[in-house]
Amino acid sequence: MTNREKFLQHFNTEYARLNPEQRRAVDGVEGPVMVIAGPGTGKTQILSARIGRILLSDAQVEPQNILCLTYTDAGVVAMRRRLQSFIGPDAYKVAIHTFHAFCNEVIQDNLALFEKTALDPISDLERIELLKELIDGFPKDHPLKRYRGDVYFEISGLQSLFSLMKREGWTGDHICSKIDEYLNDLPNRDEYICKRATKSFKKGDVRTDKIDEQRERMEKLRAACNEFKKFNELMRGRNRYDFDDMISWVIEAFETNETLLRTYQEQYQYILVDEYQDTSGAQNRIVQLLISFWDKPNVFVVGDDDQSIYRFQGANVENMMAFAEGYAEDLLTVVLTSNYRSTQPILDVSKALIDRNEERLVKRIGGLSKELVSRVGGVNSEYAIVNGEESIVSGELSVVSGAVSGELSVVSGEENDEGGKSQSEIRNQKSEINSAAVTQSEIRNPKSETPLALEYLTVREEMIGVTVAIEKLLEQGVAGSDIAVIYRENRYGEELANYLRLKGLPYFTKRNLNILEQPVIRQLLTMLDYLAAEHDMPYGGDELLFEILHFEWWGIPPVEIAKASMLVSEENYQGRGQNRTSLRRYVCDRRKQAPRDLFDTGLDKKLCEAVHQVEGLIGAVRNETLQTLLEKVIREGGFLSHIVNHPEKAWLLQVVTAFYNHVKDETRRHPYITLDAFLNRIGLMRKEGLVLPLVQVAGNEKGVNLLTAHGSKGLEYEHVFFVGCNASSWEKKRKPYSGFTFPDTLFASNAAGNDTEELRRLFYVALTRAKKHLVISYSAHTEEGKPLEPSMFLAEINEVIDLAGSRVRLDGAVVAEFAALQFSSRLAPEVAALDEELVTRAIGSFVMNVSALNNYLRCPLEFYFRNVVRIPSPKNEAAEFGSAVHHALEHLFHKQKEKGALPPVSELLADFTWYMNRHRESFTREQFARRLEYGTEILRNYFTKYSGTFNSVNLIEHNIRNVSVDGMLLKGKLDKIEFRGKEVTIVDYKTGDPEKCKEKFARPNPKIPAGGDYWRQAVFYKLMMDAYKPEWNTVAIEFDFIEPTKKKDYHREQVVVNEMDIADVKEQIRTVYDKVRSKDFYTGCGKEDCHWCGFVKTNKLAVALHELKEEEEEPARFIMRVAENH
DNA sequence: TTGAATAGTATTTTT
DNA sequence: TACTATTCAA
Repeated sequence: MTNREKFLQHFNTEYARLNPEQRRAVDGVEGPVMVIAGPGTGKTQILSARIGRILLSDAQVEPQNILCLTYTDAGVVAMRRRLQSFIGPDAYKVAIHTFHAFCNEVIQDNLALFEKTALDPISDLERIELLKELIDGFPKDHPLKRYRGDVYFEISGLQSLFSLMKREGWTGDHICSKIDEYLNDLPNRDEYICKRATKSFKKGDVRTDKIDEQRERMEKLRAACNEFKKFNELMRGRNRYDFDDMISWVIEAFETNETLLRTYQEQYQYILVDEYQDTSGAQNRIVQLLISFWDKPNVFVVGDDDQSIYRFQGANVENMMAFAEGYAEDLLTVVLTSNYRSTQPILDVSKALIDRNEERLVKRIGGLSKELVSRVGGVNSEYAIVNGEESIVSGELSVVSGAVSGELSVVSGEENDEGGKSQSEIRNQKSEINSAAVTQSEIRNPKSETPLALEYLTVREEMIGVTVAIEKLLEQGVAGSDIAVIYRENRYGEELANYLRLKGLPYFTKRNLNILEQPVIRQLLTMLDYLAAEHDMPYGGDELLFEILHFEWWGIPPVEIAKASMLVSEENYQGRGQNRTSLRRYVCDRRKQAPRDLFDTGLDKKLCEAVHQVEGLIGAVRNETLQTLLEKVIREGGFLSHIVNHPEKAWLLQVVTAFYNHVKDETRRHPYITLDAFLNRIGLMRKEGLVLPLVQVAGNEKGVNLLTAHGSKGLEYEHVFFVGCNASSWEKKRKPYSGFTFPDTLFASNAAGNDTEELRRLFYVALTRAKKHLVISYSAHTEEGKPLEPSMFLAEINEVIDLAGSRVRLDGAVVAEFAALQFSSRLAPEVAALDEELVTRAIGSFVMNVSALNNYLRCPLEFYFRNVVRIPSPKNEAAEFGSAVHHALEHLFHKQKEKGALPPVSELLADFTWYMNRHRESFTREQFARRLEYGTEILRNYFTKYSGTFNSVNLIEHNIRNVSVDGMLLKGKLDKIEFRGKEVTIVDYKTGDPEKCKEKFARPNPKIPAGGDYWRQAVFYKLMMDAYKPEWNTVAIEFDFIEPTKKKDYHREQVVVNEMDIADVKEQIRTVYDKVRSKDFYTGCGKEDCHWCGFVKTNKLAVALHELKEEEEEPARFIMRVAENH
C-alpha cells in the first residue's frame, strides 16, 4: 500500500467516526466556515479532519498551502500530533503556527523589508527602564508627573496600556476620540444627575464634581496615550522590540506592501484558526488581511465564545460576530452540540450556568442552538444517545458516595433540596448548620447522579474532605491522572498539596514561580548584598553577615555565632566608641592570632573558615566579573555541595541554573555591569513586581492533577473536584488596581456585568472538565470563623437544577489525622540554649529598660537576639535619620541652656547635617539626598512653629540608672524633662508618621492584650520617675512628633498615666523580669509575621517547635464548640 | 428607602 | 489608590 493509500484508508476510518454536524463542517471545503465548538465536542478532531479533507479534495492542494494558526505553543503541539495521527507524515508539511511564530517567519523571510536586523527582544527590566526614562522626560505640568511618593508610580499602568494598544491595534487617536465621546456623554447619564440635595447640588443638577473626577482620570489616560509613540521611538532607539511588535509590523507591512501580502495569500489558500475566541484584535487583523483577497475565502475558524477566558474585557464575542457579519451570505456556521466528554447531568448543570450570560453568539445570531447533548459511550453506536449510560453512571457515582460516607459524616436528608433557593436563603440556612443533627448516614440519594455540591465547615475541612475522598478513589483503583482538583487561585492548590503530601498521595502540578522569591536565591542574593556592602564600605554589612553565617550550608552551630556576636559586643562595650569592631574583623583577627598561642581562639572552626571564605569573596568583588563572582559564590563555601546533597536537589539545581542564566543574560546585555548595578536592577525588579519565571513541575505525572480553572482549559478528567467555590474567590474577589480606567465607549458591549460574564465563563470551563463525576464544594466559614458565602454561580445553577447538596461535617478522628498541618505556620520555635556561663555573664547585670521590655513582650526571641546576643544592628535608613534628628534637637536645647537663649535655626540644621554626614554610610546616595532635604525641611518648620514656646527650665538627655521598683532595677534615658512650676513633663521625640502610630498609644484591649508600645513606654517612665524622684510631680509623658502629618500639622501626644496603667505595666515588668532571670527566652512568640521566629524557622535553627498556648481560642475549634453546644 | 459621605482594607487569573 | 462596607442623612 502506498503512503497515500494508507493515509486515505486511515482518514476514511476517522471520517466515518464523525457525526453528521461535524461532517457538515468538514465537507464544505470551499468558502468561509465558522464552527462553534462547545466543550468536549471534538474541536481538534474537526480541525484535523478538515485539513485531511482539503488535501483529499480535487483541488490539488499541497500541505504547504495550508496555514493553521493557533493561540499557544501547546496548541501547536497538540494540533500537530492529532494531525499526524490523521494524515501521517504530511502533517509536518502543513504550516501550523502560533500567531507570533507566523509573524516572525514573515519578518525573517523578508528582512530587507523590515530593516530589523539588529534588534533584540526587550527584557521586562529594560522595558521598565525605558518607562522610567519616559517618565523622567515628562514636562512640569504633565498629568502623569508626580513629585511625592513613588514618582514612577505610572510604570505599571503605562506598561499594560501600551501592551493593550499593541494587542488590540488601537491608536492613541482612537482612544482619545473615545474619551471625548465618553466625556461628552456623561452629563446625559442618569448616574450623573443628582438625586437628592446635598451641600453643593440641588436635586436634578448635573454632578459636575463626579464628572470632573472622571475627566481627571480620562486626561491621565489621554496623556498616557500620547506617550505611546514616544515610547516606541525610545525602544527603537535602543534596538529593542516587543513580542507584540512583531504582529503590528506584519500588519503594517501587509497593509502597505501589496506584493508582500499577495505572496502570502498565494501560498496560503486555506487558512484555519483555532481558539478563534481568544485571538486579539491585532491577530484577527492578520487573518483578515490574509483572506482579504477573496470574496469567499477558504477560511475555517473554530472557537467557543463561552470558553473565552483570556480575551480582553468586552471583546470576547466581537471577533466571531464580525466574522459572521462580514461573510453573512456565504458563511457556513456549524454549531457542534454532540459532547463526547461529559454525562448529561454535568452538561445540564453547565448549561444552567452559562445560559445566564448575555454576551453569547447564540443570543446574537438567530437560529443557533447550543444545547450540548451527551454522547458519552455513544461514539461507536451510530451517534445515538445511549440510554444505558445512566446505569453506568449511577453505578460509579455510588462509588463516590461510598467514599464520602466512609469517613465523613454527612448532614443529609431534606436539606439536600437547595434548588431554587436564592442566595440569601442559602445564607440563612447556614445559621441552622449548628442545629442540624450530625449523622453517619450515607448519601444514598438518587440525585447523586447529578453533580454534587458540598458545603464544608471551613476551608481546612474542605481540603481534608477532598483529600480523604481522593484517597478513597485511589484505593478503589482509580488512576490519579483521572482525577483533578480545580480551584480559582494557585494559593489554594499549594495548600492542598500539603494535605495530599501528608497522606502520601501522589499529585501533579505545574505552576509558575518567581525565582527571586525562592529561598536559595534569596540566600544567594543576601550574600551578594553583603559582598557589595563590604566592598563599598568595610564592615558596612555586619548584620547581613550575622544572617549569612546562619545559612545551612556552612554547618555552623548557631550557638557559636551567638557566642561570637556576644564577644564582639562585649569588646565594643569596653572599647567605647573608638575602634568599634565588627563580626568580620573580630573573627579575622582572632583567626590570625590562633597560631601564635597554643590556646583555642574560643571561636568555632567552621565559623572561622566561613568568615575566611567570605573574606576571599569580598576580595573577588573588585577583581572578578559579575559572572565569575557568582560562580565563586556558588562553588566555594559549600553552597554547591549543600545543594547537591539536598533532598530536593533536582529542583534546587533548576532554580540556581535559571538564576545563573539570568545573570549571564544580564552580562550579555551589559558586558561591564558591576555587582552594585546588578543588585540595583534586582531591587528594581522586586519593586516593580517583575518576576523571573520558572515552571515548577511537582509530583509525578501519574498523580492527581491540581489545576487552576484557567489552567484546566482544554483538559478533561473522569473525576473533578471543583473546590473553593466561595463568593470571596469568585465574584466578590476584588481586582487590584491595574493602571488606567478606560472609557466604557471603548467597548462594543456594555461594560457593566462584563466582568461577571467573564468569571461565569471561567466557572463554566471548570465545570465542563468533568467526564463523569463532578463534586463542587465550598466552605461556610474561614479559619477565623467568619462566615463565607457560596458563589452566586452555585445559586444560579440551583435555581434551574437541584444540585444534590449536602453539608459535610468531618469526623473528629479524621480531622485529627491532619493535625500536623494545623499549626505548621504558627508554631513557636525554640533555639538551642547558650552556655550557662556565657548567659550569666550577658544577663547578670540586667537592668530593665523600655526597649528590652518591649522586645520581650513582642517576642522572647527578639529579646534573645537583641538584648542577649546583641546582634549587630542593621544600618537602617529610618533609624539613622531618627538619630540625626534626635542629635540636632539635643544640641539645640543644650545650647539654649548654656547660653540662656535659643540659638538660631541655622545651628539646629547644621547639627543635623553634621550628624547625617557623619553616618553617611547608612544611606544610599538617593536616600541620603532625600533624607537630608526632608530633615532640613521638617526641622526648620518645627523650629518655626515651637521656637517661642520652648521651656528653658529642663533637663536634656537625662540618664537614670538602677532605680529600684519593688526590688527590680529599672533604667532609662529621657530625651527631655520639662519643669513647669511644680509639674514635671517628660518629653520623648518620635520620628515617623504620627498617623501610623495611633495604636501604639492604646491601653491593653482584646486586640492588643499587652497594650501599645508608646503607652507602655509612658507608664514605664512614670513608674521610674516616681521611684527616682518621688518629690517631683510627674504629670504626663509627652510624645513629640518631629515629622508633620500629611496635612502638615505637628502633633504632640500627651499620655496621662493612671493607677490601672501602673498596675498593668508593673505586672508586665515583673513577669518579664522573672523570665529573663530564669533565662526563659529561647522560645519565640510563634506569630506568623514575626521576623525573628521567621529567621529561626527559615534557617532551620529551631531545636524544638511548640504549639501556642490556648490563650486566644483557636477559631475552628471555637466553631465546633458552638456547634456542639446547640 | 436610597443616595451620599466617610472609613477601612487589600492587591489574580493566563499567554 | 480604588473599591467595598458602613454610616449618615434626605
